[in-house]
Amino acid sequence: MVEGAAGGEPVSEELATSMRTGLCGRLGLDDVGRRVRLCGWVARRREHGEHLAFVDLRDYSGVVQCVVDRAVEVRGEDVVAVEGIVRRRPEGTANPRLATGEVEIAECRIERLAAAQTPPLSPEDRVEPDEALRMRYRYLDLRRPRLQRNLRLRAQVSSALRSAIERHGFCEVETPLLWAPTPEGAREFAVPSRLHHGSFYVLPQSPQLAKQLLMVAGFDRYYQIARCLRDEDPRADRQYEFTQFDLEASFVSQEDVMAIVGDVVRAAAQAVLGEPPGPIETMTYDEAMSRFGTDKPDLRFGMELVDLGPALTGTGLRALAAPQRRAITVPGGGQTSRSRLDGLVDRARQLGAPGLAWFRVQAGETGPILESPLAGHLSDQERAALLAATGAEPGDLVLAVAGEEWRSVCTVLGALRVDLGGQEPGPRPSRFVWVVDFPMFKGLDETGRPVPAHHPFTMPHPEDLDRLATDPLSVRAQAYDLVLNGWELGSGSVRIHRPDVQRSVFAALGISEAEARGRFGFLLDALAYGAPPHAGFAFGLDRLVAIFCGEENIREVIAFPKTQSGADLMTGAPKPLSDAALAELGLAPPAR
RNA sequence: GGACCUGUGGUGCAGCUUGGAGUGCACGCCGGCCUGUCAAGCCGGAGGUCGCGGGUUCAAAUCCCGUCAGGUCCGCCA
Repeated sequence: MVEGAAGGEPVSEELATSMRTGLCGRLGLDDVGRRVRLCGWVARRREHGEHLAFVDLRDYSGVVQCVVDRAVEVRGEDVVAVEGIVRRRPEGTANPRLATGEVEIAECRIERLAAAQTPPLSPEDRVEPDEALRMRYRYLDLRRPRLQRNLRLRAQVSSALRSAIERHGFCEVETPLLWAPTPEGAREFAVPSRLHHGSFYVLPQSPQLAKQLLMVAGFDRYYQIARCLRDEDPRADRQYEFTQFDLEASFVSQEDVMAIVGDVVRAAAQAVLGEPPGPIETMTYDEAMSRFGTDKPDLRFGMELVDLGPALTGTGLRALAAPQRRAITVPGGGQTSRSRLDGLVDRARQLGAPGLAWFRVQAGETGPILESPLAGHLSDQERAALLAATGAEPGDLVLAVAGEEWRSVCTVLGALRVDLGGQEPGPRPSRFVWVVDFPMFKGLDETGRPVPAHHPFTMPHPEDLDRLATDPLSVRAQAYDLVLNGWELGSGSVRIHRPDVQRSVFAALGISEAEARGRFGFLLDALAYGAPPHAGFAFGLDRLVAIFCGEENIREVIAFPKTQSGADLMTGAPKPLSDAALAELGLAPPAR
């Protein structure tokens, strides 16, 4: 018996049913002499002369070899039932690379339960099929060990998370998928109403407001493994629909939530990786930006940003004369080719930088030499100061960016750091980090209104509350992100639980009383009936599992993902609706 | 909305720079041989709209333009 994936009651290891006595991959010497009946797919067939053939039978647990007569007509991916005797393989024919390699099934009677066409991609292939083909035949792709492993590991993570969060007294509550439009932030998927032509539900970008209402309702601690939907262009780490592990608690501080989330995430890591990661460190948003050029720092490698301001004060080099100038050092990058450097300059421009200065550091007779078209515009003192500030050694590459704005200069270098970093060999253990003290607002829009960095229900830092109207950009939010290896796993915040504070935040955002009522009236009403102080968090399950699986794309941990253009290559979605179906929804047929 | 990469028998690739007969490799498939293989082996065979459309040229998988699909990224993702 083994522990069930749910960590609860043990389940039978054999999964015996009326059709089979057990699983292929579990057979061993202990079973020798048993008469077994097995079901599965034909993984491979090897023929040897007039009568002998071997058929490898596969189910999810593994493969076992069956000895059959050549006349048996089964081929790859047929579904068969095999009845026979488990026997030890003849001397010298055991296969140590196979878990069941000591035994084989003899005296086989094979029944074909379903014939298979030759598949366009096979789990037995040794090459990685084209992505489009994989998605079109996803049910075949899912037969492959990689995706079997990923999805089963995902189930283990979910299960471990549920167990851990329930130990903290959290109660699972489901919230609606058909929600009301609350325009703000991510674009929403709309669902037309059949009974109310011209009106729409939207699919929730997150259960944010619903879970706050559950706090008002007195549930105290809520969680949900919630599907979220955002109509924004997919990426390697984003799909239209994705899964959040979502939680909210009453009468808690930011630190309480961080402790709980840290505990459940570590429990999940323990469950699938065998050992919990080290303690999760904490860093402020300002520190993350200035050291790593991002609010989601990858701490698995160095290459931190350094400030070149003092080193180059009053420089005559125009490319680095702007108020903000920072640099990273790429260890061993001194041999980077000119074309590769041109590519980095293009990348910096694409990221919004006016340019990128590079310096290949070479060993000279009297010390390191900076090799760069720009080096001649620096004085001896400036060259020495640049080397001292970056700590660059001969053989390294220094990349520097200058600009008006601290944040954008850092962001460009942060992206280059990730592009170039972490290529040193050797193991790189995962590094969780909390990023705290986010600014309440990202900046100002064209009309001078502050742009919220989080959703508008985030509680400002109490010390900064009185600057909301006068100096909004200096206001910190009680918001916190959890970051793993450079991926933003999730974010959370202390919520506003008082209507007067909520009104002043809306006012700072330039949202009028009437507009706020129109969009969030139900929330304002609820806050008026006694809302407990509450705070919460949500993190992307797809991303967490992808990292645990060593995958770089969340499609690899989603059973039926969509392409970057939002298509489902298997079902053909999205598809047109008939004119009749459109009419029933009160929608006009598209112009043809 | 934009940038870049990819598209060649069922599958994965090479061929494209420098135009010259659908040429090649591996897997799979079909047939034959083979009684201990396990990525079986050996022999033979079938299988092609070089994504699609247009252009240049005596001649296009190859060069040019457009377009479609997949991917990576920018914008976007409160």
